[in-house]
Amino acid sequence: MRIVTWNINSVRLRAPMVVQLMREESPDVICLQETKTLDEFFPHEAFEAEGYAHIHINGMKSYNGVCILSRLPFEGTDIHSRVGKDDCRHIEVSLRLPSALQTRLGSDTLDIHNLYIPAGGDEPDRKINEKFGHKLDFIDEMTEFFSKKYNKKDAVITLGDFNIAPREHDVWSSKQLQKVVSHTPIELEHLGRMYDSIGWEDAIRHFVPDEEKCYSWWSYRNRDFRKSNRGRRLDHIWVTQPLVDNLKGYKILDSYREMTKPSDHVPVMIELQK
DNA sequence: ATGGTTGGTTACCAA
Repeated sequence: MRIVTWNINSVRLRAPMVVQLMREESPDVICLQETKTLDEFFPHEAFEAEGYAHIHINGMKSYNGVCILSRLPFEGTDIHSRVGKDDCRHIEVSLRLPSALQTRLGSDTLDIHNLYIPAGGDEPDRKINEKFGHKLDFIDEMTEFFSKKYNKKDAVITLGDFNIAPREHDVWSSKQLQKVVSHTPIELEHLGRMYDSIGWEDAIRHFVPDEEKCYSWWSYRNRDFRKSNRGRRLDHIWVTQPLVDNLKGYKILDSYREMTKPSDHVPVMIELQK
């Protein structure tokens, strides 16, 4: 069972790339962020034609927007307001699992939370930058949400564009990014509390050693992202402990960054034993 | 220190 997260940076512009991903990797579930469109303009026909009949979307004009495209039916769906805003950053689905996975997990369903955590602006100080405060508050609200809703034996995945590269080798230079929003100690502290809330496991670092550089995003402001390779790992897939033993593999599809008119983020995928 | 690029708008904002 394959599950993908991808900040698509306009789903209307890049729907053909999503279709390509469907054909090349055959994921069961694709979670997108920054769809940047109202639901009425969402290109669902293109995805339904590829066999993704189950689509949960929450979009707005111009900004943010998240969706979940699935070959497996949903048992339930939800849309969450965060920090008192209806700004389309958190949706949830509950999937009915293949029967073998049901047996191993002791659960009929799997909950998936798709997040687009606020980027947080440029200045890492909430006293002078509201956006940074919004980011920290969003993360704190997620920590409380997960702690209240779940316990450590539930089968849950949270994924998305977290806009934070938490580990030393999730950025090209930890030293040079100490004061750059996405890698500041204060953000790492808040995200660390979310990580501890229900004992999450970082499914990518489960496979990639901590001392190995690992990125999912490269700025548009570099002439040649391969040559400069100043990347950051902003996109994450976290799983609860019951799922850890069922992790089969992962892929970071960095070739999608080389396409014509790419997103600045690439798809990140995990595979669970069916 | 500064600027570099992109997408959605339709004048700049957010990333």
